[in-house]
Amino acid sequence: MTFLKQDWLARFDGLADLPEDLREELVKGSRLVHYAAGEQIFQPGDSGDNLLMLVQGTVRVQQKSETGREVSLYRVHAGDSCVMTTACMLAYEDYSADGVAETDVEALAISRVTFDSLVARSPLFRQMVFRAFSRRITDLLTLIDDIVFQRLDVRLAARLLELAGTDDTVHATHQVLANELGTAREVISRTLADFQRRGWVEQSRGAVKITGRAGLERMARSAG
Amino acid sequence: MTFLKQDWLARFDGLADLPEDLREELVKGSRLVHYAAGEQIFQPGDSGDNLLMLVQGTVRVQQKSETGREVSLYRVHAGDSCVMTTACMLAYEDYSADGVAETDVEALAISRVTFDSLVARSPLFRQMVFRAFSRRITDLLTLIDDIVFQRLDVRLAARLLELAGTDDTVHATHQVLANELGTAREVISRTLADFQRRGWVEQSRGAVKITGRAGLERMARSAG
DNA sequence: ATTGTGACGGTGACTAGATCACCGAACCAA
DNA sequence: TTGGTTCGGTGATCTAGTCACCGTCACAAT
Repeated sequence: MTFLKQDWLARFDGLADLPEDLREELVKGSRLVHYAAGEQIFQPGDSGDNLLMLVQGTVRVQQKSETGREVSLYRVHAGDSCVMTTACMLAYEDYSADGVAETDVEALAISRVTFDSLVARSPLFRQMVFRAFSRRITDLLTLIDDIVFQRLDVRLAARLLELAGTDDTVHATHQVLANELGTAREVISRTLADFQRRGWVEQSRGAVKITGRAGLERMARSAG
Repeated sequence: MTFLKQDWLARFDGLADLPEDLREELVKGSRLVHYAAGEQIFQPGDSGDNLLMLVQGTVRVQQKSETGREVSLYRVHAGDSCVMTTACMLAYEDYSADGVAETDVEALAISRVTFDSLVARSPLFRQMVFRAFSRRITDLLTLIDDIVFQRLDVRLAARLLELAGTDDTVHATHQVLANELGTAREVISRTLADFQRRGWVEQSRGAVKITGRAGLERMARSAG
């Protein structure tokens, strides 16, 4: 078991070179947690006294309004750490975002004491933590930039290209896409209808197939 | 000089109790910097190899688009530290925001080495740093929430109340208010005209006087 | 096979907000 | 006083979000 955890540690680029004693401390002071796809990982009001480091899967962090609308803030991928919970873990401020496992998730949950001790003792660990904070902040800045300054058709085009799997298809309902971008379902329906008219996508229930990647890419690039 | 810096340190609540040796290190590893009101403090592309801790004044951090529109992201006040620059200082990622001195500003600029050493050695300093990160992230989350889910009249009402001085007056042009909220000047003009019709404000060139605080407060509270 | 149910998507009408173009009034300096 | 500049107001038009409603599709129960 300990052996396995050690193994996973190597997946975090910043931490591969962690000295033996610290590595051991990390392994001892953390436990492996699992979440099923769709499971809520943290939510407004949680105290969050663990730092989560994702070993496997992806977590979607989103914000909800009272009126039922949502925006996707960013995703945490394997190898990233989920500093949103850390932020609160260290400053006791409430956050209003919540995190959902998008796929099955395995993560290393590091206790508060261990976290603090590692930050104090390891430059490598410090660097990883600050890097994680920085990435989140820049993600949020990019999001704000998009929301405020970017047209919706441009944002949707970009998101479709991002979300498309190897089969060139996005498996998501209009509602889900609306929640991705923080808009309303109707707006997505109309914009997709427009894309379809232009021959860029074909629609079926719960899926959007990209048939004109070039057009979408041009639209997505017309940023500014 | 050293004596003065020591003095200012006390203004940062987290750091008042810093042990003598660390306090000395901080003082030695930092220098006092001044900015005049309106001066640019950091901008996209800056390498940012200092952590700024504000002794006096306020800094407005904003985001600009290519099309000339702006949004105000948050303000850094005396006693706060400006982690946006730190984020980049530690992770070398580019940020797209820029900071402007809103008033005359005095700040303690802490060098990268000193910063790292203090984070390693002082739990108090660590706490302060993480608290600062956390505050910025929650600020950004609140902003996103506002932009996506909140009506503009509600946001404007709230902002007017925030910005009003002791004379119940906001000294700002419509353009400046538009940049605060990330919208267009015309929209502010029309909304203020509406507020005026309701008897909540009186307008003059470059200033908005609050004459019906109760009404504005009701509007600002109708959040959700 | 049929029917009921809920999720999904389409549509028209309307409101809010952003953009464009333009104008007049207020302010300031020459 | 004049001329330039900043500030604010307004109508027209476009984009986006909201509301109400309806048809269709998938799926399970009968």
